[in-house]
Amino acid sequence: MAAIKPSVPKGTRDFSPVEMTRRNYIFETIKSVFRKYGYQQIETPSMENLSTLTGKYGDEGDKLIFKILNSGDFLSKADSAALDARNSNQLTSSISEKALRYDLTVPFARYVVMHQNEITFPFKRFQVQPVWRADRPQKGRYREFYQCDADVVGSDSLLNEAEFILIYDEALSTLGLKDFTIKINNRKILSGIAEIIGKPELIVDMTVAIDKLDKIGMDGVVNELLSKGFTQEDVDKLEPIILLEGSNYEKLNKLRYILSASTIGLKGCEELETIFEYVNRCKLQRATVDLDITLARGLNYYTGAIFEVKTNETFMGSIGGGGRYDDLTGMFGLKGLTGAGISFGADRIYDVLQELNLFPDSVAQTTRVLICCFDKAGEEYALPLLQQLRAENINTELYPAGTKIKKQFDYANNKGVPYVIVIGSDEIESGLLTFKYMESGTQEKLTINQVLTKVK
RNA sequence: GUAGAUGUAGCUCAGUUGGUUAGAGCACUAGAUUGUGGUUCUAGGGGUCGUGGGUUCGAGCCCCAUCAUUUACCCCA
Repeated sequence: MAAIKPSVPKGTRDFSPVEMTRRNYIFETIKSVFRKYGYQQIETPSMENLSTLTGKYGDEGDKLIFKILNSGDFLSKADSAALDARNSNQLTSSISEKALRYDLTVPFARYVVMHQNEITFPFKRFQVQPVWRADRPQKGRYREFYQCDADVVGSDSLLNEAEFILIYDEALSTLGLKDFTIKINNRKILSGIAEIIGKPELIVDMTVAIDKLDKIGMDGVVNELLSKGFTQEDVDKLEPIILLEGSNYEKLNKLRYILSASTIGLKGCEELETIFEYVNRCKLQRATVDLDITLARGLNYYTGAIFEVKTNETFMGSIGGGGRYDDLTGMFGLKGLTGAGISFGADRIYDVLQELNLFPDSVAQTTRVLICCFDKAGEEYALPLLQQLRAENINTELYPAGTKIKKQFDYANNKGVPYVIVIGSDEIESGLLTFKYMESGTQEKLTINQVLTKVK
């Protein structure tokens, strides 16, 4: 068999020991903050029934779901009409009934409905697992990446939204970010704006367009709006709203004036004010909270607050987002249950910390003591010592005998092991171990008990 | 799906208007040093120049196709 060039599917990555150490540091930091705020961890399967996922992310989203081919003779059960017509979309449902999860929110909604009788509401859960998207990878975008989600269902209190801001602030500040912005908006305000303009049916096109303001500028937004069916008159009304400036409270007051004819718009303003009041009673560490009318986010299931987090220290897409969705479980037959949640994009946070050189050196977790010996006798003598060190919770390994001592030191060196014990015939005879400090190169003769006190 | 960029050693990359045997650093192996690494010195292994075709006396270099990677757009973490 010809050797194939080893590679991983595009948009996926291997994680080597150094990277894993750093990734775990990020995950542990975020998870411990989630726990601190009362969230409990769950996991769901990597694959869901395809029908659970389709239709939840819009047409574009559906295309990006990784489908899993049915096992066995899937073609014999395929829709022959679709097959003959080479119609992939129509064929899919007859040859694939499972798919990799696209996010953690929809599987969570499915979980809540299935386990509703065992859950005490409000239910606060967090989940840290990979998700898969079949889109073109590019900077900061992968086809397999981890999300760290915290959601609460069964509580319509805006305290939850306020706590999300605190969670973002605490987790990202702890990770060492010094300047980041939590953007907040409210779907009801967007609805109100669409209502004022008199084009409520075009709210999705409107939000998609104004969401791009910082990327394509006002001219680009105007062009897109005009091409989607808005008139110049609509644009004239919209432009001053989009360009609102001032503090969050100033923006809120102006919005209240603009939206005075829209009940839903005013409701959105009221919600935001309540959230700001909660947050103002708490002290934020490093976060800036910014009311941003242009923040829309693609997911159409949001009904209240919308969040997005961006670092200001480097150029990177958003490193987190979330919002409130009033009826996510309705699709699975459980009506009237409100939810809200946030997500951290761990892979992007990794890239940001890397770029800003914010990983602490101390996160290196490796072997502390390496025992080196020359032959079988040394190996046998070393085993009880090995057990003694490990009993003291010291990461210790014994290099298998039969390798040149030079190679064994190389190994310790490359792995960053700080201490080495050498055992040869002299050591076995005297009971005094050669204990070497790898960094300085110095060594001394010590008993095992002296070694234990040194490395503890 | 649309557009651009890039494919040369395990990795990062040089390679001049097209010219004879394609290089460097890192990594790896061995030796200097048979019980002492990280520094130093010496030697060595490693390449279908992504693939296929074309132009040419001659192609890593030019042309076409194809595949892969990557960046941006759509969309999104």
